[in-house]
Amino acid sequence: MSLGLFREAISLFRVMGTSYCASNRPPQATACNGSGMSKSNNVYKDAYNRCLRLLDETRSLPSEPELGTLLGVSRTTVRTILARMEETGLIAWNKRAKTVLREPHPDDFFPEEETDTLAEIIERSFMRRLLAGGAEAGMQINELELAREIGVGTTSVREFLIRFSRFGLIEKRRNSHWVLKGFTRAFALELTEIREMFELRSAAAFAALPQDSAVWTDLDRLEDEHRQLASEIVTRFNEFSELDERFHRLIHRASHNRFIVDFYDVIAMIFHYHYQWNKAQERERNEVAIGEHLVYIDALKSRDLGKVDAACRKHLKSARQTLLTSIPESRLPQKS
Amino acid sequence: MSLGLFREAISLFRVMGTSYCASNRPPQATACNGSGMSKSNNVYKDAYNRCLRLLDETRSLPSEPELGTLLGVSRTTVRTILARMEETGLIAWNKRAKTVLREPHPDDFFPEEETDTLAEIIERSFMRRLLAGGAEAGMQINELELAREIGVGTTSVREFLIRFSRFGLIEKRRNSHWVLKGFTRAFALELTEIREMFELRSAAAFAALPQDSAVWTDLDRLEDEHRQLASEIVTRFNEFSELDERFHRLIHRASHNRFIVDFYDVIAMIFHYHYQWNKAQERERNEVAIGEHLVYIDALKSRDLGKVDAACRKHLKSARQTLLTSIPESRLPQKS
DNA sequence: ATAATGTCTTTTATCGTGAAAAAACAGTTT
DNA sequence: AAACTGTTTTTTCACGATAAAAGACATTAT
Repeated sequence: MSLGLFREAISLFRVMGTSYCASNRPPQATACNGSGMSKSNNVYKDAYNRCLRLLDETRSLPSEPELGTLLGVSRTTVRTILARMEETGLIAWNKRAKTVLREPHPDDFFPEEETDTLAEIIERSFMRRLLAGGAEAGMQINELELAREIGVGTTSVREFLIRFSRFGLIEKRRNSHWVLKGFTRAFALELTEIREMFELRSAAAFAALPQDSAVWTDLDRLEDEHRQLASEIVTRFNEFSELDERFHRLIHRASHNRFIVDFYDVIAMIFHYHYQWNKAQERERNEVAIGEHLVYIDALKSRDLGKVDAACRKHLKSARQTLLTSIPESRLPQKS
Repeated sequence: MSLGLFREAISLFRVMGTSYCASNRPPQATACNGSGMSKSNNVYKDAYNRCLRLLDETRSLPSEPELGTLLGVSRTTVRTILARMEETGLIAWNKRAKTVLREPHPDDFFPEEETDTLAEIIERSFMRRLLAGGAEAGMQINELELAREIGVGTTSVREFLIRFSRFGLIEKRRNSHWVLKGFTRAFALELTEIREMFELRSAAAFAALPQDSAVWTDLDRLEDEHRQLASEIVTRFNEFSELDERFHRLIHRASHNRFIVDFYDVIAMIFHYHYQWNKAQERERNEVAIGEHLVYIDALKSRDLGKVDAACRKHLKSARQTLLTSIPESRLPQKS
């Protein structure tokens, strides 16, 4: 058994004790240029793009504070956006008057990749490596190397790892490195155990909500969306993951417990990357899930706790199964 | 109703919309000197102090690596410690020979406050302010101000807040400040709801553990400690909080679920500060709790799931009650 | 041959700094 | 007066730099 297969191991994770540096790769700056850049203006760029889409609909833009709340940014950023729109001849701007001069052209938009948060960039890089295989449990994570590889500062990587640690996939050794705990079967089982506990309780709370609660109309709307999607499943099957998250979050919110609601972040994150990773029988899986959701919704509307419990259990069981089958217990060293 | 009472509000938290800066206080550097200090050597100082205590027991110190594992630090730090011990005439150091020359004197020790982690310093400062009253839900938390007040860099404060956010007491507004959610009755209820769910499950798992599992001897040891403490409760009642944590952690560990085990950090943190804050009837409360623990332990040893469930429920209910009574629902503006 | 010590390199923890973005303040317009 | 625009101040975000601490390598002693 040669050591060749270990050489393929990605450089960021390091086998306990021994260290492998895949340093034949040049130090590439993926996200940022090499200069002493302090902070990217992605907030502005993203808001600018979204503002462009607004331009199609109206002949003139609203007031600055209104635009701010609409785009979710401060007035300072709004003014930067307006300034540029004036510059590029998209609008005429004089105090309150912001009249649209022309329709936005595709290359008025900032490129998609420049609108991402640093945190998103780091998360994607990190998860790609985590799921790309070769990331065995017990490996060390090196902040400095990770930062260099992604092309960002160490502080951002540190903060990311701290935030990420609540997902239970990594752990910090005091005054030392982080340790990868691995995306293992054990992890999936522990995750789903909590999920089932929390969702059963939330679903029961949901069913007990008074008839005039706003959740029932939300539920009706979601039911419609499910039926819509079911009828067009052949072409739109990949839209399920987003609907799935909205549905389960609605249920969890009925618990009125911040720990339960927050825990859905862990689930959502795992399933998000799981959906990206495991495309096998995606359509069939989603079709089944939609069916289960509809039964589940029906049970909720009946307000019959027994039916709710059964429908919830059934769906969660198959969700767990889906997750489990996509995780090989131990990534055996594949012969090449 | 004058605004006087608001002026007493601590400067770090800011009422939504309006801002109050208690800036008559000089910018005090509590933790660090003002100079461009990068990193304190608290790891070394703490390990040095612990090493001093070792000196009492032996005539000569073990090898460097051994000392390292014993103190939980690297050999680099061990050598720094030895170097100083030689300098101050505590030991004679020549290669492997590290003979103790004299007993450590009280002022050989570094002052306690210099051995704390930055994270601990920040947490204490933050919690003191949080519990000191005047910290209403909805207030803003200012990283910069917090950092200046404690006398540390903003990075450390940011990292602390990120770590702290998992306790559910604060929340981040994107691209903006943190918001205090408050140590309210609602918080306590949500926390205890999860705690009860997790502990009931863990306790059941515990009782189902095979007879030869190591936990049973751990449990016996804890039972002894409980009886010891019960018999000397008049003088040692304040030692209960530490025992309480060890006991509950042992039970939670039986769940073999990282999310359950990790959640105990939230509980431990809250109870830690709660114990410091609410000293009313401390002895009586602890006495009752010890009694409940003993019943609980007995139930576990009986391996009778019904008894375990009942004992666990009973204890958790009174723990919740204790926590709740120490939280006034709404801190009404007190007339002065 | 194993396990220690002595030396050198790498990584982590923390700070100050500067640009982006938010927020506060001041002056205008309806 | 209320809501907007113009201007200034603060705060957040992210970086590079530096001391502490960890870790790796080379050498020496049992």
